[in-house]
Amino acid sequence: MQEEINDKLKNYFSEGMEVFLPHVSINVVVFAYDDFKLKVFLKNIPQLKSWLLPGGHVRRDENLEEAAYRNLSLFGVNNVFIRQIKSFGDVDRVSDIVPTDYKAEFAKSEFAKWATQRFISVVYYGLVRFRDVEPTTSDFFGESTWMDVNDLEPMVMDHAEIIHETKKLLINELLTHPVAFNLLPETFTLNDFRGLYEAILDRSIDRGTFRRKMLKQGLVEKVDLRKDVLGRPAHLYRFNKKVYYKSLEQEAKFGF
Amino acid sequence: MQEEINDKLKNYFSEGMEVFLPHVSINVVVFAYDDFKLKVFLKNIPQLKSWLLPGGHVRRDENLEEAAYRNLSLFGVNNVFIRQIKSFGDVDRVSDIVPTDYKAEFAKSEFAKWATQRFISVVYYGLVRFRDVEPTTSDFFGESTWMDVNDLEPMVMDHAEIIHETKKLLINELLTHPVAFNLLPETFTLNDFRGLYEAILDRSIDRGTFRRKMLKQGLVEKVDLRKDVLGRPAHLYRFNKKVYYKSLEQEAKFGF
DNA sequence: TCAAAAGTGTTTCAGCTACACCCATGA
DNA sequence: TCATGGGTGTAGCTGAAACACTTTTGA
Repeated sequence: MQEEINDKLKNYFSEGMEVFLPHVSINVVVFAYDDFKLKVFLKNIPQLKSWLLPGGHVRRDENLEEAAYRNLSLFGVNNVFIRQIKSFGDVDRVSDIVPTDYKAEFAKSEFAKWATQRFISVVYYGLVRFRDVEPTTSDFFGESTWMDVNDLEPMVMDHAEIIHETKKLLINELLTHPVAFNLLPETFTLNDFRGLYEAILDRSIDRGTFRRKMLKQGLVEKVDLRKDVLGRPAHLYRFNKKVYYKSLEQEAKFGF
Repeated sequence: MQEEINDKLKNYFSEGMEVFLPHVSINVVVFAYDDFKLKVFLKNIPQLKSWLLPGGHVRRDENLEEAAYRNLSLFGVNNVFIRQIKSFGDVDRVSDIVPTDYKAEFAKSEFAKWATQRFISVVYYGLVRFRDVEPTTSDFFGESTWMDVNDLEPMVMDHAEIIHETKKLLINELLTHPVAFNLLPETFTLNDFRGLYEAILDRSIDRGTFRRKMLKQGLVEKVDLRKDVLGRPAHLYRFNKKVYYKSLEQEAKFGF
């Protein structure tokens, strides 16, 4: 069992040294929205207690963005909207990445050296619909899970810092570009939408004000179906792609 | 002469393969403001007709930001405010970087291969005071110059695209954080300041509105000296560092 | 008919815009 | 005293915030 995992890792890395660029990796901070909370997608590797961001190496023949998509799909994350944030490359950021149990055997091997050398990680943020991702567990890739962004368990290396910085940048993104719709299902009520913003900004937003603002933008259009829950049923809306793409290009307003 | 340059390059690269990380480079898009125009600092390398961004490789023992500062100072750019933007790493972005005249001799050498392999460039923007930088010419590093950002000569590789994208990001920066003061001399009039914003945003801004907004922020404080030019002399102002650092941390406002 | 949640109307306030007017200086 | 630019006052518009009010449904 342990043998088998070791073999898999050995293959991965020995092949990796040919196929992948050294010193360069990608990571994606994948966000989703569920139960009025903002979640991050995390994984671990077997034998390693703390958590890490999904990501991996970059093939010599693929672009950075392609590497991000490819690695995410390994963890069952598809249909994801990604945007590059920045890169993290301090000299000493690779430290505890090799699981303790492996160290004894692997410490002297070529691929352990390769994997623990200095890496510049190009970081993306990702937005997915919560229901589109099913966290899984595998011998090789370990366990994956959603975690509340405000309540993270211990993270490997500088990943906690990366999440923290990325969240700050995401907030700015959401305030200037209406990328939020990548976090919502196909159709949604305006209250769902508002709840998302409240979760991200961590404050309440007036119902009427939010409603009027969104409708005025034309960003959202009525589908005219209704929900079957308690109280007066809400209209369902979906995003207007055209208005969305247009507003993606707009620059910020003047006013510090 | 040509021999000498070749030797220098040869040393640079042969040492470089030991000292520098492969596949990772940094570039900085350095902006300055002069004559009501936004300028970019560019260089060429001898024998190469088109222009490129200042930058270079990353030492194995230095952080990315340190590499940016070190490389800039090689070109006489000091006292510069920098911030990381993002990274550019498409597979085919390194293409025409080796000067044609060198190709014949160097094509088969180790360091030519090293230098023309795929590089992920971590890009920063930089802001300096125009008067603080004196473009120079040297045999090894070539010629450097300021160029109007709206009127660029042909650039090497993807550098034109990098400048273009960086400028867009810079505009957003300037609209949300008052980093502009890094482009102005120690003291300045409010009209200088306004001119800077007009140059960057490429539109006119009402004098009164701009004035009131800046003064209200408390970002700027009167030094009470005066200019000796035609017409009524203006007050000179300088930045209030405290208010500046505070506003750097603020997040954007709600309102798409 | 009542509770629950959706949706609307309206007042208030702050801030930006535009533009006119006044002020200080040197020639 | 006039040209040149610095500095101020203000009316009007826009849009956010707050909160009360109305509507629609299921039980």
